Amino acid sequence: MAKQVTIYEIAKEAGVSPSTAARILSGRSQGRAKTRAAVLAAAKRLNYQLNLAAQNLSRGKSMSIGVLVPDIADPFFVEILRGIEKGLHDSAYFPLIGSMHWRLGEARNALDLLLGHRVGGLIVATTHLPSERLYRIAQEIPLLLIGEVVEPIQNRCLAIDNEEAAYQATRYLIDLGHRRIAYISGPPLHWHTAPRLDGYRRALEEAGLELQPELVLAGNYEESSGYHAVKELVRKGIPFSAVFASNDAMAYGARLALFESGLAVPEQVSLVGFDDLPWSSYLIPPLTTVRQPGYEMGLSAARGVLQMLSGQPFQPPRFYGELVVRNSSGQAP
Amino acid sequence: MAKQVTIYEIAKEAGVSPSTAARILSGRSQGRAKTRAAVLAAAKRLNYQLNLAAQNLSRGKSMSIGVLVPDIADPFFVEILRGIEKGLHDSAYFPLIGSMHWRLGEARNALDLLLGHRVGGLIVATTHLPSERLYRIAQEIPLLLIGEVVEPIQNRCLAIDNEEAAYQATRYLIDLGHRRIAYISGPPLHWHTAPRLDGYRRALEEAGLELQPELVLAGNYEESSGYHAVKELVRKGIPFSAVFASNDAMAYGARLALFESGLAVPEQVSLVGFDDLPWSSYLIPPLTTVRQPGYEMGLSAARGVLQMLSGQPFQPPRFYGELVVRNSSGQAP
DNA sequence: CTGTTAGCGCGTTCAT
DNA sequence: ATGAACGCGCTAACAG
Repeated sequence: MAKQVTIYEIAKEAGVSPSTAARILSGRSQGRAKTRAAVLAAAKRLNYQLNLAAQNLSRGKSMSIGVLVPDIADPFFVEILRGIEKGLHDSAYFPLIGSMHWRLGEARNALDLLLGHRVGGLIVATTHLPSERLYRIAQEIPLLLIGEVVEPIQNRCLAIDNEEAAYQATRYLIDLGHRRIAYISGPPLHWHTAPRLDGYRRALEEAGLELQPELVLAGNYEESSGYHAVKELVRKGIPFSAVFASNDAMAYGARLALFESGLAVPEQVSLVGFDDLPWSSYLIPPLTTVRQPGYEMGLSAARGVLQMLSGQPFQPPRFYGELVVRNSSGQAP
Repeated sequence: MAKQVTIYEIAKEAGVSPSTAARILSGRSQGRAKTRAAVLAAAKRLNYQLNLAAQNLSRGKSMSIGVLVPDIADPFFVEILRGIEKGLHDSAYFPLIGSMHWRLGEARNALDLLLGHRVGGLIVATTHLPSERLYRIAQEIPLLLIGEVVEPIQNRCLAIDNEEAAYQATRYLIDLGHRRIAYISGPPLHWHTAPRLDGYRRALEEAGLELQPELVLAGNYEESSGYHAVKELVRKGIPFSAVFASNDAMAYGARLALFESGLAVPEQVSLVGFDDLPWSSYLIPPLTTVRQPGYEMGLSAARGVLQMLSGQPFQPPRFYGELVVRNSSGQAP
């Protein structure tokens, strides 16, 4: 790496003092037309490149908002990221994305990395972190949580009620006449696996239906698990007229399994997912699913952090899971 | 933001000198067991948090690799990011992701941001940047390009031959007996729109078929454009027995349009995509497509940058688009 | 509007 | 193994 070009060199080159050069380059001051031109010219000539480390150190902060996601490849988080990106777009802040996948040697995890960068604010998307740690951070900088509701900072959380959303979806199927509704659950570790299953259970109980253990299938939120779950069901000859997958990815897998088993959707089996990924409306047939407003939550979180940064209070709006009825579901046969 | 806890405070707290504290905290020296314990304890007690800006400034570099993508929401780039993340996983470096969507006020774009952070290396994924700028950067730090081949730095590019891949896919359809193959192209601005169309054309010409302008549909790489393209085709009554969409997203849209038009896949119409997104194998029926090794390219790029960083030379391997035949394609009716 | 002087927090010589 | 002093490049007080 070639030696750095600092404001000192460009100051000398332009015949001004370092601070003048610095002020003009950082846009902190216009300067006299002549001075300004000289500085800018010198910067261009010497190919000057701002050193953000120095700027951040000097300022005691950085113009970035940390974003923590468990998995950068998960479509749902991609939606959130899109929203955040949009929300930050016109601000001076930019997102610093941390993924839980980064190990970085020992214990220095992604969170420490973001904090080490002295991010101006933090948006944490559904990732089991010690709640008191989050609480402590929230005292220091604007912190917003997406997806999960954590006790000590409830008023800093943007989330939908997963139990309620799953309840609505199940209720919808029941109202359609379905009595044997298979449920593909998420991995035990995911925090919303339980609430969604609870919602399913509540809807059944409310309708006077008994929860059939044989209809509750273990999934892991990946396509293949939805596929195998349905395959198993069919292989064992367990009857069912509907499948409620607790996320869209598994619904895709389930759809394929149904197809391969010669089961028509929705004529023979109704299929409902959860998330409403961008591709779900292009499934064959288009998937009925619970829409999670990931984009909106990301957008709101970004704006919220910005707002808090400007000293104003921010009260997260309520978000709701919305059942989007498309063509993969219909009357029970 | 509360006042920062610096190594000075923890040094005082531990009864040692600042430099000793710094050395132990950065793992640069073990220290005597007692000293070490005292420092670590003090750090924990005071809730010490490393200031990366200071560290980076002092070191004159940062332990990060800049990654530049045009769109963080595009599934193909997500694959690349996954590969990069994996490749960097066991190193001391972490990815600093820049998206072209960030404006950050004026001209300071994402590239300047990354450079301003003094990234150790740079991975640029398909984004039209002035080639001489890239060339200049490549002289300073390890730089690798994914997706595109740029003249002055050909030996720093990881890409597949789009023309050849599109040729193979078209050729495959022709060999299946298809004569009227609709082609859904990408947006004119995307750099691989032209080569893919060229490949389609070459395959036709080689087979003695004439390119029918009415079969070449304008798309924009989004699902909806594939949908509308096929809808139009059907509406106008233009005959075709196969659809080659120049990316998978448009193939999804095309699939839905075919479904709605009552055209069976692959019995009446064969469908082929390009990219092999994760969901493509779960399309109904599973999509025949050209697999682009995004993950592998990302992985290779990350390792390559790391290798260059360690002073070793790196010669990018060759990558190939691979036709993955699944069930959406078959003999011409 | 401009120049001067001090740091920001950490790494890195040198000593000891 | 430890301590003291200086410097990284920039911003932020002051002066003028």
